[in-house]
Amino acid sequence: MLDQKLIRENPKLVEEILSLRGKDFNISHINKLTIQKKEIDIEISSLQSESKKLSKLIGQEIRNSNNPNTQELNELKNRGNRYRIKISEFEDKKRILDKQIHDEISRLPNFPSKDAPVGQSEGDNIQIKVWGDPLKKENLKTHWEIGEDLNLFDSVKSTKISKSRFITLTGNGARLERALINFMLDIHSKNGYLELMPPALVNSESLQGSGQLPKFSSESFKCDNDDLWLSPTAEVPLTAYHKNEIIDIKLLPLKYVAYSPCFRREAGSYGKDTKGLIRLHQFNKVELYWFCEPNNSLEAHLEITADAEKILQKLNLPYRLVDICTGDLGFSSSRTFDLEVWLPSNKCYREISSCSNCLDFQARRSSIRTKVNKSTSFIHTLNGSGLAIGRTMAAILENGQQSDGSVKIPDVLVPYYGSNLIKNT
RNA sequence: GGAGAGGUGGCUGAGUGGUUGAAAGCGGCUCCCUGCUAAGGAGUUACAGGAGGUAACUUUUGUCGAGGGUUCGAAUCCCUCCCUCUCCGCCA
Repeated sequence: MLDQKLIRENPKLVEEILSLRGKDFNISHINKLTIQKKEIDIEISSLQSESKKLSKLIGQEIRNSNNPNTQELNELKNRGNRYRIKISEFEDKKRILDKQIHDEISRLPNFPSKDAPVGQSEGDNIQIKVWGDPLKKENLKTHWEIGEDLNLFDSVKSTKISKSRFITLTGNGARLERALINFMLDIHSKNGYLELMPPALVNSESLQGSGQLPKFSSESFKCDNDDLWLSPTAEVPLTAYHKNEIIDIKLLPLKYVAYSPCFRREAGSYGKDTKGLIRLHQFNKVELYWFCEPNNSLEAHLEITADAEKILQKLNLPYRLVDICTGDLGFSSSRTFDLEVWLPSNKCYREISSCSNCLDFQARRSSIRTKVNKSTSFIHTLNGSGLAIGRTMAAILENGQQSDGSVKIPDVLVPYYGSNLIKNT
Protein backbone atom coordinates (compact mmCIF):
# COMPACT_ATOMS: atom_id res chain seq x y z
CA MET A 1 0.00 0.00 0.00
CA LEU A 2 1.30 3.40 -0.90
CA ASP A 3 1.11 6.33 1.46
CA GLN A 4 -2.33 7.85 1.07
CA LYS A 5 -1.09 11.25 2.09
CA LEU A 6 1.49 11.28 -0.67
CA ILE A 7 -1.11 10.21 -3.21
CA ARG A 8 -3.31 13.05 -2.09
CA GLU A 9 -0.65 15.73 -1.89
CA ASN A 10 1.56 14.85 -4.79
CA PRO A 11 -0.35 12.82 -7.37
CA LYS A 12 1.89 13.89 -10.25
CA LEU A 13 4.96 12.55 -8.51
CA VAL A 14 3.21 9.29 -7.67
CA GLU A 15 2.12 8.81 -11.28
CA GLU A 16 5.60 9.63 -12.49
CA ILE A 17 7.31 7.11 -10.23
CA LEU A 18 4.80 4.38 -10.96
CA SER A 19 5.13 4.93 -14.70
CA LEU A 20 8.68 3.58 -14.38
CA ARG A 21 7.00 0.20 -14.27
CA GLY A 22 6.14 0.71 -17.91
CA LYS A 23 2.41 1.27 -17.44
CA ASP A 24 0.34 4.33 -16.80
CA PHE A 25 -1.47 4.73 -13.53
CA ASN A 26 -4.19 7.27 -13.05
CA ILE A 27 -4.23 8.71 -9.57
CA SER A 28 -6.46 11.73 -10.10
CA HIS A 29 -9.77 9.92 -9.82
CA ILE A 30 -8.66 8.37 -6.54
CA ASN A 31 -8.04 11.86 -5.28
CA LYS A 32 -11.44 13.03 -6.42
CA LEU A 33 -12.95 10.30 -4.30
CA THR A 34 -10.70 11.21 -1.39
CA ILE A 35 -11.78 14.83 -1.51
CA GLN A 36 -15.42 13.80 -1.53
CA LYS A 37 -14.81 11.54 1.42
CA LYS A 38 -13.06 14.26 3.33
CA GLU A 39 -15.95 16.66 2.91
CA ILE A 40 -18.32 14.02 4.16
CA ASP A 41 -15.99 13.28 7.06
CA ILE A 42 -16.05 16.88 8.21
CA GLU A 43 -19.83 16.96 7.91
CA ILE A 44 -20.26 13.78 9.89
CA SER A 45 -17.82 14.90 12.52
CA SER A 46 -19.67 18.14 13.28
CA LEU A 47 -23.08 16.47 13.20
CA GLN A 48 -21.85 13.86 15.64
CA SER A 49 -20.43 16.51 17.90
CA GLU A 50 -23.79 18.30 18.09
CA SER A 51 -25.75 15.11 18.45
CA LYS A 52 -23.51 14.03 21.27
CA LYS A 53 -24.01 17.28 23.14
CA LEU A 54 -27.74 16.94 22.71
CA SER A 55 -27.70 13.41 24.08
CA LYS A 56 -25.85 14.57 27.15
CA LEU A 57 -28.38 17.33 27.65
CA ILE A 58 -31.23 14.85 27.43
CA GLY A 59 -29.52 12.64 29.96
CA GLN A 60 -29.20 15.54 32.38
CA GLU A 61 -32.81 16.59 31.89
CA ILE A 62 -34.03 13.09 32.64
CA ARG A 63 -32.03 12.88 35.83
CA ASN A 64 -33.09 16.32 37.00
CA SER A 65 -36.79 16.02 36.35
CA ASN A 66 -39.20 13.62 37.92
CA ASN A 67 -41.41 13.45 34.87
CA PRO A 68 -39.47 11.94 31.98
CA ASN A 69 -42.23 12.46 29.43
CA THR A 70 -42.56 16.21 29.16
CA GLN A 71 -43.13 17.81 25.82
CA GLU A 72 -39.78 19.60 25.89
CA LEU A 73 -38.03 16.30 26.33
CA ASN A 74 -39.85 14.77 23.41
CA GLU A 75 -38.90 17.79 21.33
CA LEU A 76 -35.28 17.21 22.18
CA LYS A 77 -35.54 13.54 21.30
CA ASN A 78 -37.05 14.40 17.95
CA ARG A 79 -34.18 16.73 17.25
CA GLY A 80 -31.79 13.91 18.09
CA ASN A 81 -33.63 11.61 15.78
CA ARG A 82 -33.18 14.02 12.91
CA TYR A 83 -29.46 14.09 13.61
CA ARG A 84 -29.35 10.36 13.57
CA ILE A 85 -31.03 10.05 10.22
CA LYS A 86 -28.80 12.66 8.69
CA ILE A 87 -25.64 11.09 10.05
CA SER A 88 -26.54 7.65 8.81
CA GLU A 89 -27.15 9.02 5.31
CA PHE A 90 -23.69 10.51 5.25
CA GLU A 91 -22.19 7.37 6.70
CA ASP A 92 -23.65 5.24 3.96
CA LYS A 93 -22.04 7.47 1.37
CA LYS A 94 -18.78 7.43 3.24
CA ARG A 95 -18.75 3.66 3.47
CA ILE A 96 -19.07 3.29 -0.28
CA LEU A 97 -16.34 5.83 -0.93
CA ASP A 98 -14.04 4.25 1.63
CA LYS A 99 -14.33 0.89 0.00
CA GLN A 100 -13.70 2.29 -3.47
CA ILE A 101 -10.68 4.27 -2.36
CA HIS A 102 -9.19 1.38 -0.47
CA ASP A 103 -9.69 -0.99 -3.35
CA GLU A 104 -8.16 1.41 -5.87
CA ILE A 105 -5.13 2.11 -3.73
CA SER A 106 -4.67 -1.60 -3.00
CA ARG A 107 -4.27 -2.16 -6.71
CA LEU A 108 -1.37 0.26 -7.02
CA PRO A 109 2.03 -1.47 -6.97
CA ASN A 110 4.98 -0.35 -4.90
CA PHE A 111 7.31 2.40 -6.06
CA PRO A 112 10.35 1.10 -7.89
CA SER A 113 13.55 2.08 -6.14
CA LYS A 114 15.68 4.87 -7.61
CA ASP A 115 18.49 2.34 -7.75
CA ALA A 116 16.60 -0.20 -9.85
CA PRO A 117 17.55 -0.17 -13.53
CA VAL A 118 14.86 1.47 -15.63
CA GLY A 119 13.42 -0.86 -18.22
CA GLN A 120 10.34 -2.40 -19.78
CA SER A 121 10.74 -6.13 -19.36
CA GLU A 122 12.94 -9.09 -18.50
CA GLY A 123 15.29 -8.19 -21.32
CA ASP A 124 16.29 -4.99 -19.54
CA ASN A 125 17.40 -6.70 -16.34
CA ILE A 126 21.05 -6.21 -15.58
CA GLN A 127 23.50 -8.95 -14.73
CA ILE A 128 25.68 -7.68 -11.92
CA LYS A 129 27.67 -10.71 -10.91
CA VAL A 130 28.54 -14.19 -12.12
CA TRP A 131 29.75 -16.91 -9.77
CA GLY A 132 31.29 -20.25 -10.73
CA ASP A 133 32.04 -21.77 -14.11
CA PRO A 134 28.96 -22.78 -16.05
CA LEU A 135 29.21 -26.35 -17.28
CA LYS A 136 29.20 -26.32 -21.06
CA LYS A 137 29.29 -29.73 -22.70
CA GLU A 138 27.32 -31.24 -25.51
CA ASN A 139 24.89 -34.11 -25.05
CA LEU A 140 24.05 -33.32 -21.47
CA LYS A 141 20.81 -34.74 -20.16
CA THR A 142 17.97 -32.62 -18.92
CA HIS A 143 17.09 -33.03 -15.26
CA TRP A 144 13.83 -34.76 -16.12
CA GLU A 145 15.72 -37.31 -18.22
CA ILE A 146 18.07 -37.87 -15.31
CA GLY A 147 15.14 -38.09 -12.93
CA GLU A 148 13.49 -40.70 -15.09
CA ASP A 149 16.67 -42.73 -15.53
CA LEU A 150 17.40 -42.75 -11.81
CA ASN A 151 13.75 -43.09 -10.70
CA LEU A 152 13.73 -39.85 -8.74
CA PHE A 153 10.24 -38.66 -9.59
CA ASP A 154 7.15 -39.57 -11.54
CA SER A 155 5.04 -36.98 -13.28
CA VAL A 156 2.81 -39.35 -15.23
CA LYS A 157 1.51 -41.04 -12.10
CA SER A 158 1.06 -37.60 -10.53
CA THR A 159 -1.50 -36.58 -13.11
CA LYS A 160 -3.59 -39.50 -11.89
CA ILE A 161 -3.44 -38.14 -8.38
CA SER A 162 -3.95 -34.50 -9.29
CA LYS A 163 -3.30 -33.12 -12.75
CA SER A 164 -0.42 -31.88 -14.84
CA ARG A 165 2.24 -29.76 -13.18
CA PHE A 166 2.24 -31.89 -10.06
CA ILE A 167 5.06 -34.23 -9.18
CA THR A 168 5.60 -37.23 -6.96
CA LEU A 169 9.15 -37.60 -5.74
CA THR A 170 10.21 -41.19 -5.33
CA GLY A 171 12.97 -42.95 -3.42
CA ASN A 172 16.23 -41.06 -3.73
CA GLY A 173 14.41 -38.09 -5.23
CA ALA A 174 12.28 -37.72 -2.14
CA ARG A 175 15.35 -38.21 0.00
CA LEU A 176 17.28 -35.53 -1.86
CA GLU A 177 14.39 -33.07 -1.51
CA ARG A 178 14.31 -33.68 2.22
CA ALA A 179 18.08 -33.37 2.47
CA LEU A 180 17.99 -30.01 0.71
CA ILE A 181 15.28 -28.64 2.99
CA ASN A 182 17.17 -29.70 6.11
CA PHE A 183 20.48 -28.43 4.79
CA MET A 184 19.12 -25.00 3.97
CA LEU A 185 17.21 -24.63 7.23
CA ASP A 186 20.31 -25.60 9.20
CA ILE A 187 22.55 -23.11 7.42
CA HIS A 188 20.14 -20.22 7.86
CA SER A 189 19.32 -21.09 11.46
CA LYS A 190 23.01 -21.08 12.32
CA ASN A 191 23.21 -17.75 10.55
CA GLY A 192 20.81 -16.00 12.93
CA TYR A 193 17.42 -16.80 11.46
CA LEU A 194 14.59 -18.12 13.61
CA GLU A 195 12.97 -21.12 12.03
CA LEU A 196 9.20 -21.03 11.61
CA MET A 197 6.84 -23.56 10.11
CA PRO A 198 3.70 -21.57 9.31
CA PRO A 199 0.27 -22.72 8.10
CA ALA A 200 0.01 -23.52 4.41
CA LEU A 201 -3.52 -22.17 4.24
CA VAL A 202 -3.87 -18.43 4.62
CA ASN A 203 -6.88 -16.12 4.77
CA SER A 204 -7.74 -13.34 2.36
CA GLU A 205 -6.55 -10.65 4.70
CA SER A 206 -3.09 -12.20 4.77
CA LEU A 207 -2.92 -12.32 0.99
CA GLN A 208 -4.05 -8.72 0.87
CA GLY A 209 -1.39 -7.84 3.42
CA SER A 210 1.53 -9.10 1.39
CA GLY A 211 0.16 -7.89 -1.95
CA GLN A 212 -1.29 -10.96 -3.70
CA LEU A 213 -4.84 -9.64 -3.32
CA PRO A 214 -6.94 -8.00 -4.60
CA LYS A 215 -5.17 -7.92 -7.94
CA PHE A 216 -3.82 -11.42 -8.38
CA SER A 217 -6.58 -13.68 -7.14
CA SER A 218 -6.27 -15.90 -10.22
CA GLU A 219 -2.70 -16.81 -9.27
CA SER A 220 -3.67 -18.70 -6.14
CA PHE A 221 -5.78 -21.73 -5.30
CA LYS A 222 -8.83 -20.97 -3.19
CA CYS A 223 -10.69 -23.29 -0.85
CA ASP A 224 -14.33 -23.28 -1.80
CA ASN A 225 -16.00 -23.43 1.58
CA ASP A 226 -13.73 -21.19 3.59
CA ASP A 227 -12.01 -17.88 3.42
CA LEU A 228 -8.73 -19.73 2.95
CA TRP A 229 -6.22 -20.00 0.16
CA LEU A 230 -3.26 -22.28 -0.44
CA SER A 231 -0.30 -20.08 0.26
CA PRO A 232 1.73 -19.28 -2.87
CA THR A 233 4.84 -18.52 -0.82
CA ALA A 234 5.85 -18.41 2.85
CA GLU A 235 6.17 -14.66 2.38
CA VAL A 236 2.41 -14.50 2.94
CA PRO A 237 2.18 -16.19 6.36
CA LEU A 238 5.45 -14.60 7.45
CA THR A 239 4.16 -11.11 6.76
CA ALA A 240 0.90 -11.92 8.49
CA TYR A 241 2.78 -13.33 11.48
CA HIS A 242 3.22 -9.80 12.83
CA LYS A 243 0.06 -8.28 11.34
CA ASN A 244 -1.41 -5.44 13.44
CA GLU A 245 1.59 -5.26 15.73
CA ILE A 246 3.85 -2.54 17.02
CA ILE A 247 7.24 -4.15 17.36
CA ASP A 248 9.74 -2.84 19.87
CA ILE A 249 12.55 -1.27 17.88
CA LYS A 250 15.08 -3.08 20.08
CA LEU A 251 13.85 -6.37 18.65
CA LEU A 252 14.54 -5.36 15.06
CA PRO A 253 15.62 -6.78 12.77
CA LEU A 254 13.54 -9.92 13.12
CA LYS A 255 14.92 -12.58 10.80
CA TYR A 256 12.89 -15.66 9.99
CA VAL A 257 13.49 -18.71 7.87
CA ALA A 258 10.56 -20.91 6.93
CA TYR A 259 10.19 -24.05 4.94
CA SER A 260 6.81 -24.28 3.24
CA PRO A 261 5.07 -25.93 0.34
CA CYS A 262 3.99 -23.31 -2.20
CA PHE A 263 0.96 -23.48 -4.44
CA ARG A 264 0.55 -21.48 -7.61
CA ARG A 265 -1.97 -21.73 -10.38
CA GLU A 266 0.57 -20.63 -13.00
CA ALA A 267 -2.27 -19.18 -15.01
CA GLY A 268 -1.08 -17.99 -18.39
CA SER A 269 2.01 -20.16 -18.53
CA TYR A 270 0.54 -22.97 -20.58
CA GLY A 271 3.19 -24.64 -22.64
CA LYS A 272 6.09 -23.18 -20.65
CA ASP A 273 8.37 -25.55 -18.77
CA THR A 274 5.95 -28.40 -19.05
CA LYS A 275 8.54 -30.98 -18.12
CA GLY A 276 10.52 -31.51 -14.98
CA LEU A 277 10.72 -29.60 -11.74
CA ILE A 278 10.87 -26.02 -12.94
CA ARG A 279 7.26 -24.93 -12.97
CA LEU A 280 4.85 -26.86 -10.77
CA HIS A 281 1.57 -26.05 -9.08
CA GLN A 282 3.09 -27.28 -5.84
CA PHE A 283 6.72 -26.92 -4.87
CA ASN A 284 8.82 -26.63 -1.75
CA LYS A 285 10.70 -23.54 -0.78
CA VAL A 286 12.84 -22.28 2.07
CA GLU A 287 12.12 -18.61 2.53
CA LEU A 288 14.09 -15.88 4.28
CA TYR A 289 12.23 -12.94 5.73
CA TRP A 290 13.24 -9.77 7.54
CA PHE A 291 11.31 -7.18 9.48
CA CYS A 292 13.70 -4.28 9.84
CA GLU A 293 14.00 -0.64 10.80
CA PRO A 294 13.02 1.70 7.99
CA ASN A 295 16.51 3.14 7.77
CA ASN A 296 18.28 -0.18 7.42
CA SER A 297 16.48 -1.92 4.61
CA LEU A 298 19.02 -1.13 1.90
CA GLU A 299 21.79 -2.92 3.77
CA ALA A 300 19.37 -5.61 4.84
CA HIS A 301 18.59 -6.24 1.19
CA LEU A 302 22.23 -6.89 0.44
CA GLU A 303 22.49 -9.17 3.45
CA ILE A 304 19.44 -11.26 2.70
CA THR A 305 20.65 -11.69 -0.87
CA ALA A 306 24.09 -12.72 0.33
CA ASP A 307 22.49 -15.23 2.69
CA ALA A 308 20.64 -16.82 -0.21
CA GLU A 309 23.78 -16.81 -2.35
CA LYS A 310 25.63 -18.65 0.38
CA ILE A 311 23.50 -21.73 -0.29
CA LEU A 312 24.36 -21.79 -3.97
CA GLN A 313 28.02 -21.32 -3.17
CA LYS A 314 28.05 -24.12 -0.63
CA LEU A 315 26.33 -26.38 -3.14
CA ASN A 316 28.89 -25.26 -5.70
CA LEU A 317 26.22 -24.38 -8.25
CA PRO A 318 27.17 -21.73 -10.84
CA TYR A 319 24.84 -18.76 -10.76
CA ARG A 320 24.50 -15.12 -11.58
CA LEU A 321 22.98 -12.18 -9.77
CA VAL A 322 20.53 -10.05 -11.72
CA ASP A 323 19.20 -6.61 -10.88
CA ILE A 324 15.53 -6.61 -11.89
CA CYS A 325 14.46 -3.63 -13.95
CA THR A 326 11.55 -1.37 -13.04
CA GLY A 327 9.24 -2.94 -15.62
CA ASP A 328 9.85 -6.47 -14.37
CA LEU A 329 9.52 -5.85 -10.64
CA GLY A 330 6.95 -7.76 -8.63
CA PHE A 331 3.91 -5.91 -7.36
CA SER A 332 5.10 -5.40 -3.77
CA SER A 333 8.78 -4.93 -4.45
CA SER A 334 10.76 -1.73 -4.81
CA ARG A 335 13.95 -3.52 -5.74
CA THR A 336 14.65 -7.14 -6.50
CA PHE A 337 17.79 -9.17 -7.00
CA ASP A 338 17.23 -12.51 -8.67
CA LEU A 339 19.65 -15.37 -8.28
CA GLU A 340 19.72 -17.50 -11.39
CA VAL A 341 21.28 -20.93 -11.40
CA TRP A 342 23.01 -22.45 -14.39
CA LEU A 343 21.06 -25.20 -16.12
CA PRO A 344 23.50 -26.79 -18.57
CA SER A 345 20.89 -28.71 -20.54
CA ASN A 346 19.24 -25.43 -21.50
CA LYS A 347 22.53 -23.56 -21.59
CA CYS A 348 20.91 -20.78 -19.61
CA TYR A 349 20.46 -19.34 -16.16
CA ARG A 350 17.09 -19.91 -14.44
CA GLU A 351 15.64 -18.06 -11.49
CA ILE A 352 16.12 -19.96 -8.26
CA SER A 353 15.74 -17.13 -5.76
CA SER A 354 14.18 -13.71 -5.74
CA CYS A 355 15.27 -11.28 -3.04
CA SER A 356 13.08 -8.24 -2.65
CA ASN A 357 12.98 -5.11 -0.57
CA CYS A 358 9.33 -4.13 -0.13
CA LEU A 359 10.09 -1.07 2.01
CA ASP A 360 6.97 -0.18 4.00
CA PHE A 361 4.57 -1.43 1.32
CA GLN A 362 3.59 -4.67 3.00
CA ALA A 363 3.89 -3.21 6.50
CA ARG A 364 1.35 -0.55 5.58
CA ARG A 365 -1.04 -3.15 4.22
CA SER A 366 -0.56 -5.37 7.24
CA SER A 367 -0.22 -2.58 9.78
CA ILE A 368 3.17 -3.54 11.19
CA ARG A 369 4.89 -0.70 12.93
CA THR A 370 7.59 0.25 15.35
CA LYS A 371 7.96 3.14 17.73
CA VAL A 372 10.55 5.82 17.12
CA ASN A 373 10.61 8.73 19.57
CA LYS A 374 7.02 8.21 20.68
CA SER A 375 5.73 8.26 17.12
CA THR A 376 4.96 5.08 15.28
CA SER A 377 6.28 4.36 11.82
CA PHE A 378 5.91 1.48 9.44
CA ILE A 379 8.73 -0.99 9.39
CA HIS A 380 10.33 -2.40 6.25
CA THR A 381 9.98 -5.99 5.07
CA LEU A 382 12.28 -8.05 2.89
CA ASN A 383 11.98 -11.53 1.53
CA GLY A 384 14.21 -13.89 -0.37
CA SER A 385 14.11 -17.51 -1.39
CA GLY A 386 16.86 -19.41 0.21
CA LEU A 387 16.21 -21.40 -2.03
CA ALA A 388 13.48 -22.93 -4.15
CA ILE A 389 13.98 -26.63 -3.46
CA GLY A 390 12.73 -28.16 -6.72
CA ARG A 391 14.82 -25.93 -8.88
CA THR A 392 17.82 -26.58 -6.67
CA MET A 393 17.34 -30.29 -7.23
CA ALA A 394 17.11 -29.74 -10.96
CA ALA A 395 20.37 -27.79 -10.86
CA ILE A 396 22.13 -30.44 -8.80
CA LEU A 397 21.02 -33.19 -11.16
CA GLU A 398 22.09 -31.35 -14.28
CA ASN A 399 25.33 -29.90 -12.98
CA GLY A 400 26.35 -33.04 -11.13
CA GLN A 401 25.64 -35.53 -13.88
CA GLN A 402 28.46 -38.00 -14.63
CA SER A 403 29.25 -39.78 -17.86
CA ASP A 404 28.10 -43.08 -16.38
CA GLY A 405 24.63 -41.68 -15.70
CA SER A 406 25.07 -41.16 -11.98
CA VAL A 407 24.88 -37.80 -10.24
CA LYS A 408 27.46 -36.41 -7.89
CA ILE A 409 26.08 -34.96 -4.66
CA PRO A 410 27.71 -31.70 -3.48
CA ASP A 411 30.03 -32.34 -0.52
CA VAL A 412 28.04 -30.25 1.96
CA LEU A 413 24.95 -32.27 1.21
CA VAL A 414 26.50 -35.68 1.72
CA PRO A 415 25.79 -35.81 5.47
CA TYR A 416 22.18 -34.91 4.76
CA TYR A 417 21.66 -37.18 1.79
CA GLY A 418 23.70 -40.04 3.18
CA SER A 419 25.78 -40.74 0.08
CA ASN A 420 27.96 -38.86 -2.37
CA LEU A 421 26.37 -40.29 -5.47
CA ILE A 422 22.90 -40.94 -6.84
CA LYS A 423 23.02 -44.17 -8.75
CA ASN A 424 20.41 -46.22 -10.47
CA THR A 425 19.00 -48.61 -7.91
C1' G B 1 -19.82 -31.48 14.59
C1' G B 2 -23.03 -30.96 19.58
C1' A B 3 -23.64 -28.29 24.52
C1' G B 4 -22.02 -24.30 27.52
C1' A B 5 -18.85 -19.93 28.95
C1' G B 6 -16.33 -15.83 27.34
C1' G B 7 -13.63 -11.86 24.25
C1' U B 8 -12.66 -4.57 27.99
C1' G B 9 -6.32 -0.25 27.83
C1' G B 10 1.04 -3.09 28.11
C1' C B 11 -1.02 -6.98 31.78
C1' U B 12 -4.78 -8.43 35.76
C1' G B 13 -9.67 -6.99 36.19
C1' A B 14 -14.54 -3.82 37.35
C1' G B 15 -18.37 -2.11 34.67
C1' U B 16 -25.81 -4.51 31.94
C1' G B 17 -28.47 1.95 28.50
C1' G B 18 -26.79 8.53 30.17
C1' U B 19 -20.19 13.49 31.59
C1' U B 20 -17.26 5.56 31.02
C1' G B 21 -11.94 6.35 26.69
C1' A B 22 -13.45 3.44 30.45
C1' A B 23 -12.84 2.13 38.27
C1' A B 24 -9.02 -0.46 40.86
C1' G B 25 -4.42 -3.03 40.96
C1' C B 26 0.20 -4.28 38.52
C1' G B 27 3.76 -2.71 35.18
C1' G B 28 6.15 1.67 32.40
C1' C B 29 7.77 6.85 32.39
C1' U B 30 8.73 11.79 34.98
C1' C B 31 9.51 14.46 39.35
C1' C B 32 9.98 14.92 44.86
C1' C B 33 11.96 12.82 49.33
C1' U B 34 15.64 9.45 51.09
C1' G B 35 23.51 8.88 51.69
C1' C B 36 23.05 4.91 48.60
C1' U B 37 19.84 -2.32 44.39
C1' A B 38 14.45 -0.76 50.11
C1' A B 39 10.23 2.20 51.41
C1' G B 40 7.12 6.59 50.66
C1' G B 41 4.70 10.81 47.94
C1' A B 42 2.93 13.57 43.38
C1' G B 43 1.99 13.34 38.37
C1' U B 44 1.81 10.81 33.83
C1' U B 45 0.92 6.43 30.84
C1' A B 46 -3.58 3.73 23.88
C1' C B 47 -4.39 4.11 18.59
C1' A B 48 -6.35 6.31 14.15
C1' G B 49 -8.46 10.49 11.53
C1' G B 50 -10.28 15.73 11.00
C1' A B 51 -9.82 21.20 12.11
C1' G B 52 -6.59 25.30 13.92
C1' G B 53 -1.15 27.07 14.88
C1' U B 54 5.82 27.86 12.29
C1' A B 55 5.86 24.98 16.65
C1' A B 56 5.83 22.66 21.89
C1' C B 57 0.26 22.43 21.49
C1' U B 58 -5.16 23.19 21.30
C1' U B 59 -9.72 21.18 19.78
C1' U B 60 -12.92 17.49 17.72
C1' U B 61 -14.57 12.53 15.95
C1' G B 62 -14.08 7.30 16.00
C1' U B 63 -12.22 2.91 18.41
C1' C B 64 -14.12 -1.90 24.87
C1' G B 65 -12.95 -9.05 19.06
C1' A B 66 -15.14 -7.48 13.68
C1' G B 67 -19.35 -5.78 11.00
C1' G B 68 -24.44 -4.39 10.97
C1' G B 69 -28.99 -2.92 13.88
C1' U B 70 -32.25 -0.74 17.97
C1' U B 71 -32.07 4.18 20.69
C1' C B 72 -31.90 11.18 21.48
C1' G B 73 -27.79 8.23 23.78
C1' A B 74 -24.47 1.45 23.81
C1' A B 75 -18.64 -1.52 26.39
C1' U B 76 -23.73 -2.42 28.29
C1' C B 77 -29.75 -4.56 24.28
C1' C B 78 -30.53 -7.41 19.22
C1' C B 79 -28.41 -9.94 14.66
C1' U B 80 -24.25 -12.01 11.76
C1' C B 81 -19.26 -13.41 11.66
C1' C B 82 -14.34 -14.37 13.85
C1' C B 83 -11.55 -16.05 17.95
C1' U B 84 -10.56 -18.29 22.94
C1' C B 85 -11.83 -21.69 26.94
C1' U B 86 -14.59 -26.15 29.18
C1' C B 87 -17.29 -30.75 28.39
C1' C B 88 -18.91 -34.47 24.73
C1' G B 89 -18.11 -36.68 19.84
C1' C B 90 -14.43 -37.57 15.97
C1' C B 91 -9.41 -37.85 14.73
C1' A B 92 -3.21 -37.70 13.24
